[in-house]
Amino acid sequence: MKQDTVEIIRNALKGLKNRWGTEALPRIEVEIPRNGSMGDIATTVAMRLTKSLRKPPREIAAEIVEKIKEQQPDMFESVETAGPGFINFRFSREFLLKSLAGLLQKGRHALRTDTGKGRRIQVEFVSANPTGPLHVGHGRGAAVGDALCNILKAAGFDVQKEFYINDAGLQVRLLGESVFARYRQLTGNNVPFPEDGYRGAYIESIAKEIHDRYGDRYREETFEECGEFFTGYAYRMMLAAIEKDLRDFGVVFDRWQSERELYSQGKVKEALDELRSKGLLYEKDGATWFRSSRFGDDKDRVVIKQDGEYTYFASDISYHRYKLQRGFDTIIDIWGADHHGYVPRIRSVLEAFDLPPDKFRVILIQMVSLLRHGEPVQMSKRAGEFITLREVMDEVGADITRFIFLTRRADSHLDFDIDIAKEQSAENPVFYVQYAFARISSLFRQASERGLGSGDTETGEADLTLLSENEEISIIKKLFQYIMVLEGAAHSCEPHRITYYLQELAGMFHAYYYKHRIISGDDKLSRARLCLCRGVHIVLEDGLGLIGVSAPERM
RNA sequence: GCGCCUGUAGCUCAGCAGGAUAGAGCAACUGACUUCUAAUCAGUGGGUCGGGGGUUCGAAUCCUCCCAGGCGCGCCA
Repeated sequence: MKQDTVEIIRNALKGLKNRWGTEALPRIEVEIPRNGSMGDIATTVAMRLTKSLRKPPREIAAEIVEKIKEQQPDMFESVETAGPGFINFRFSREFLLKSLAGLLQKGRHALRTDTGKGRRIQVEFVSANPTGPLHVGHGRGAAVGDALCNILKAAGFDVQKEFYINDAGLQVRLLGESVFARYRQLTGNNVPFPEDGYRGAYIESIAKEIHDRYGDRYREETFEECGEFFTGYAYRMMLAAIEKDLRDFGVVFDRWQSERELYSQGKVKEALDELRSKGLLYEKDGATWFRSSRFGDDKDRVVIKQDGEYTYFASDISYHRYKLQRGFDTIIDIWGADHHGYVPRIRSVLEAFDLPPDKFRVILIQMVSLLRHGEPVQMSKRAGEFITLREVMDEVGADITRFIFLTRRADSHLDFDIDIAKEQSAENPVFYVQYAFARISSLFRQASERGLGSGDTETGEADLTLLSENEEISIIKKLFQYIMVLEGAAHSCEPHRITYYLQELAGMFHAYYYKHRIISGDDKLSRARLCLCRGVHIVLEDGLGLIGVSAPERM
């Protein structure tokens, strides 16, 4: 619908090119007017041309309108200039009804777009340290990342979802040490608990599991002797727990990349060698530095420390180089907002490896504050006291949690009130949308009992021209805005736009349902209206699918 | 000190890639259930878009300065 409109405008502009004597045509942008009475879709192209043509925008708009009318597009009922130089289009009823019929025939396939053109995108998200359970912040990252990937796929991109496992550093060793210390307590042969060790209860349960299985076998050994066992055991358990939490949250990754593997496969050394050959590494004060300042970073960064150890940044360099080697056109990293200082650094790396700057995007996820009865829940990571994603999921449910995570832009703070989330009330927008879907499902059940079909064109054989109420036409228009919203969400990497759209569509449906009877004594009209309901049903289901929320048949 | 993010209705937030008269939900108030699911609907009030300057045909949106809040500024991970 958008594409068709743009095409018609482009044709008109081409037709006017000679008269205007211009070479390049401007980008044709269409938008949905704020006020529906202005039109269904509008373009500002005339105003954009005013500078190069040195003519008043209204005059240009009038010329374009005239040219468009020469094409006699049956899509539109009217095309007119308005305001400072807008061109407003109003879709014809025939076109809208034909589009609805198309949607019913093709189903969700009609809702795909190909702005991605199969380009390959890699999205890395969550990437939590495997040293403890996922917390709510990770959950938000997971919800945003997963929804974004669904959206990008629906927009025609070839997407890979990846989780990067920081399994090489000190943190994982510290996890092993913490478990070891707890284990020793169980054997009655205490060792000091590591400073900065992990103190959560999950550490104790891992220690207990080891003790249950192996008894006092490691009672007398030092951590140097059996640390590998403890670290490996604890790490595998944590990773398995993380994977399970994510799966239960509805998030499944295509690939898990281990940091340690980057080392063992020599990729870190390779990456640094390449930088060195490009003259981007140098030695100073006994350390090796990367010239990130050459690419806009504040200062150069150390990659190999004085003691000969690699920094965390070194493996990150190799990781991002490896992403590029795997042939992705675009790299998207989703991080907690507290890591924003890292952006220029990684950007430098990708530029050093010749990725154009616009092919790398970072989405920063702002903090989630958990509330209960409006009061903040105290959390202390050091003491291991924090609410996990698992707890929230178990208490309020995955659907609600995911939806709420997507009711805000990723980069704005989110207050998550557990009590309000649990309440099945009007305060809870999830139900509002799901209820619209369930309501329609219920209509279909009743319709089929009465032999009316359920709005499928095959069984319905409905006469769509019976759809003549204002609300009906408005809903049809809204259905076809879905694709524009999808494209916008993909372009801007903002999944929350889908969430807002769904609330609007659900709202329009609820109002329509209340005002007009769907299944009435008039079978023909009932069939037509069921078709409209089917359209809404399809779009709601698709949109909920994108944000990873279920579409229940009953509530 | 430097950098990034945020500041829009009483509250929580949208506002799409500069566009037309700045929106929604909640709260408040007034109404609607013998009805296809009231987890719903109709209506009312509510704004100096943090502030100043600039760019332009046009700014909540872009630039700049200031104010307020948050987060970062390691040879930690």
